[in-house]
Formats: sequence, C-alpha cells, structure tokens
Amino acid sequence: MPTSTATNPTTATAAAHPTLRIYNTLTKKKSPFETVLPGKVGIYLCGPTVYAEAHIGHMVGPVIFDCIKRYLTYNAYEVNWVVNITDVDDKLIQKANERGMTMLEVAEENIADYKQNLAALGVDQIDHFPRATECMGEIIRLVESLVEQGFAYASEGDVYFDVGKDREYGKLSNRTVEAMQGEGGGMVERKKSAADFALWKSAKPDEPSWESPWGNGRPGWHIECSAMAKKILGETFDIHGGGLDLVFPHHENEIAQSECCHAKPMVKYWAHNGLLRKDAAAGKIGGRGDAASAAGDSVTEDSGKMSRSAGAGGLGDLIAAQGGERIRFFLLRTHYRSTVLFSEPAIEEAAIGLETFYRFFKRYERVTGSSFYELDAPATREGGEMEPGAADLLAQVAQLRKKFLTVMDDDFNTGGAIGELFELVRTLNKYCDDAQLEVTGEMPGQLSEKVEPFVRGVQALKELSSTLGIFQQAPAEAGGGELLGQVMQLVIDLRAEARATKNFATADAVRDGLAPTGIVLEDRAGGTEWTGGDENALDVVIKMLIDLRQTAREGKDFATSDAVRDRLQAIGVTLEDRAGGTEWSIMG
RNA sequence: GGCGCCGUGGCCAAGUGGCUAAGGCAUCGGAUUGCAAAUCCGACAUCGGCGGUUCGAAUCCGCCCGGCGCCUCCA
Repeated sequence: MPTSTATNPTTATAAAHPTLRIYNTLTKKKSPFETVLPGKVGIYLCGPTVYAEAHIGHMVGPVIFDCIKRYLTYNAYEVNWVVNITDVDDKLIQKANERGMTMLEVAEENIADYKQNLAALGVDQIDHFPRATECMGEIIRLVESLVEQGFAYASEGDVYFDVGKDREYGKLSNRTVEAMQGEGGGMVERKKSAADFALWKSAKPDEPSWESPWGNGRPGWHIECSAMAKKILGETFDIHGGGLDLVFPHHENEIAQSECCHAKPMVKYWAHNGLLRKDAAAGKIGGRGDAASAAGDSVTEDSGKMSRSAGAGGLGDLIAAQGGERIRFFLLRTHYRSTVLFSEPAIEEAAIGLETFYRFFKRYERVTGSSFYELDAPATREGGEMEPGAADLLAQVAQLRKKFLTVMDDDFNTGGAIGELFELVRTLNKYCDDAQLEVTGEMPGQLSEKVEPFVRGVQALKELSSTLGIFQQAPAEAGGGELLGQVMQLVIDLRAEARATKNFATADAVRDGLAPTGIVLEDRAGGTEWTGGDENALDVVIKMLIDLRQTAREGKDFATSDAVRDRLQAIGVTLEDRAGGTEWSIMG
C-alpha cells in the first residue's frame, strides 16, 4: 500500500510560490503552489480519444491549461506540458470497421482535426502529444509490475486491477468500493469484484493487438495515461488536469494504478475544469422576463450536458463563424472550475466586449503609428514590475496590474483578470482623452512626453493579456472584399466634400444610407474611418450612391452626379441609366 | 440510493468573514460631436428563502425551495 499522497507527500518539494495558490480536487481546497522540483512544472492534461472530430467541450481544458502554462512561465517556471492522445479503444475499432479504414487512419484524421482546432483557439503551448500506441512497451511494463506486486491479476487473457488491494481506492472521487453499485461494465465473470477494471484486454479476432505476457491484446482505458505520464513526467509530477467528468472512473483508476505501482504520490495537484452545458436559448435561462415571448415556437432544443453522445459537434463551423479568439475569450470569462452555459448568442455577447479592446488597439496605432501587436512587452512578472511613484497614469496602471496578478494568483481566476483588463483599457482611454493624444497640432516634443507613459501603460496591457494568450495577433478582418473598401473610400471622399461645404443634408443621407448594412462611419481628427458591413453591403452602398446621384441630377447638380459616375468608373463599377432606373455592374 | 456542485442587478459574471458587492452586455442621464460613432463621467443589485454562529456574513453552520453533475463512454 502506498503512503498517503494527499496529506503526507513523501517527495521532496521546492519552496512554495509566495502568492500563487491552486485548487486541488484531491484535498478539495486551495493550497500554495509548490513544485516537485525547484523552478520546474510538469503538467499532464487528459486529451481526447480520437474516434471522432473534436467538439467545443474538448477545448475547455486545453484553453485554460494553455493559460496556466503561460502564467507559470510568466512566473519564471520552466513548464513541460503533456497532452495525451488515446488512439486505441473500442470506439476507434468500431469506427474503423464502419468506415472501412484502419484504426490508425481514423486516429490520424481526428488528430489532425484536433490540432487544427487547438491552433485556431491559440493553444500553442503544448510540449508533447504522446500516443497510446507509441507507448505500448511502457504500458505493458506497468501492468506487469502491478501483477508482480499483487495489485493486479490475469484472467483469461485479460488483466484486471484488484481494487480490493488498494486501501486508498476512491480517495479522489470520494467513494468507497462498497458504495459502488455499478456492475463494472461487463466481464463480471472474469473479475474478482465488479469494481475491478481492465488493465489489459485480450484481443478478439481481427482486432488491432499487441503481444504481451498475457497473449495478444490491447490496453484498458486508464492505463495508458499512467504509463505516458510516467514516461514523460516521471513517477510524481505537479499538475494533472482534465474535465470534471474524468474524476471517476478515469482519474481514480489512474491514481490507483500509478500509486500502487510506485508507492509514491502520482501528482501534487489535481486540477479539473468544469464542463460546458449546451443551451439553445442561453441568456434566457431562469429568465422570467421574456419567457412568454416568441410563443408558437414551441420547439425546445434539448439543453443539458454536452458530449459526443449528445450530438455536440460542428466545432470547425463554430470557429469559422465566430473566430478562435472570441471563443477563447468567452471561455476565459468564466472561472475554469465553473459550468459554462454555452451558445453562440452568448459568444456574440462576449464578443461585443472584445471589440472594446480592438478599438483601443486601433487608437494606439493612431497615436503611435505602430501596431499593438508589434509592441514589445515584459515577458516575466519580475520584468514587468513598475516603478512606484512614476507618473500618475503609471501609478494607476501599476495598481491594476497588481490586481490582475492577485486574482490570477488565486487559482487562475481568468474571469476576474479580464475584468481588470477592461479597467486598464478604460484608464488608458481616459488618459488619451485627457492628454489629447489624438489632437493634431501639438508640439511634437510635448506630445512625445505625454505618449511615453501611455506606451508604457499599453505595454502592461500587452504583458498581462499575453498570460491569457489573447491579443497575440490581429483577428482576421471580416472585410467585404477589396471593392467594398474602394467604394467606401469614394463614399467617404464624397461625404467629406459635402461636409466641407456644410452640406450636412447630404452627409447625413450618406450615414443613414449606410446604416442598414451595419457600416458605421467614425469621424476623427485624422479623417473618417468605417467599420462593419454585412454581406449585402456592397450592393446597398452602390445603390445609395445611385440614389445620391439621382438626387443631385434632380437638383441640376451635374458636377456631383458626374463625379459619382466617374469615380465609380475609375474603380471598375459601371452605371447604366435605363428607363426603370439605374443599374450597376462590375467591369470584367 | 450514494457522492458532489450551483443559485449575486434585466442578462452574463468576479468576489467565499470586515473598505462604498469587480467587470462585461443592455438601459437611462451628461460631456464630447454639425449629426453620429468611439471615448469619458454618472445612474442602476444587499447577494434563492428562513433560522443560527459572529462585534461583523453574499462569504461559516442548519433546514427549505429551485437548477445541475457524477455513480455507464465522455474534455
């Protein structure tokens, strides 16, 4: 029997981090973060069983652990993060048979999909992707060792873990062997006890299999994680993560296998992320307000737990529609241990807040002439320390930075941290306003004096948001194509001319005419910018120009009406006046 | 039946013993703008209910009501 892990670690540990605390599922409380080895952190996150494409639920763990690694690295730890791929299992075999492919082919396909989705969400911190089929030697040796030590027994070509031999069995999920009423998932006749679980399964004819001391077979579900974690991170490592639904039986069994085999604690901190719940009408949950609205639409989509069996899917479509950063930002707004009600409208609402940051980045660019994304920022907590007593602005920034770090130190509270980021942007925006950073005609020298602290403040924003893995690169422009950009430039020029002559009726007509497309004009000191625009924008904008031209013609303002046609012509749009009205076409 | 989680303003969501209960969305005022947009300022909750512990509780304990998860594959 191994010694107790939770209360009496037998491994030497490094000094605890002075402020960082982390919640441990095993002890059910937050504790100061201390590593097995000084300055180093080993993280193992349970990845997917690749029998199908990933769904959004599979991204929660990777996103939060990506932040955890970034934050630990920022705190000067050297982090080694492993995400396993389980590529041998009943469902993979079944899927391969259905599709007339090999198990390996099915796995490859879904691994590619998984990695693509990770990349889209900005998850790029993973160091190792071990695959079960590549660790068969380690798996077999682990099973052998458990048999030799009497914790497991062979039975008709299978090998089972003898739960009765592990006095600590159930400590992670807080269960007792006696209390478990399940019938153990079949194969009862081969087991000593229904609670025993398979370490090794004998192969049926035509199944993929590996040679072993017990005959040809393949690993049971849990053993591969114990083996891969040991192989890459050692017998005791720092953080083991996964979805809350893996606590039992998967992690309970992992801990049993590893600790019985090694007679030492498997991990220091078990960190489980909350699960996503699907809800077609999120935002209305518990809402008494508009419950009665939209009557007649009695089709209630099923809400509830999201899983493959529940038909979750379409992650690729979701990412294409929303963009990776929106989804990441949405997930990070909530604490990782909470359940998140997931829906597209909810993402879209969060995305409105994201725009505040993007607008600020544009403002930064207007002020400094350089891109926020190119800005150098401190990469470590120590390096980002700010001088006390610096300029007024920087004192505020330092304060917010401190609050950000305090909440992140408290079990990686990304939701609280994002709140501080909003405050930081507000502070920086206010400084821009007050210091009139965008007003032209300022003395160059004087201006740079004011810009300097501003840039330092923006660096802090970059520094902190980098630990969350957001704002790393400019989001893909929605853009309505090149032509729309050219047409809009024309619109803006025409309107500017109208405004210059105080022809506000025309200027406003332009603004109003754009409204239906979602295009908004923003008049600034340096000129007019436009944002937005839906898929019909080009057509609507050109029709608006046609109307404008018609109005000018009726007013005998042929200079304007000709200008509209000539300039459109210049960018390749031809107008033809017909009896029924004017039509437009693009020159070939 | 066993184990566990959650219930904070119209919505989302931090906070889990002590300054005026973060922040986002929405809404309403104001500054700014030719009008807008953006930005800034301000307004907007006593924390599901009841009882208890405490000098002091959203935060601890008990009961109740209402959601949900795991105990079978699942991130």
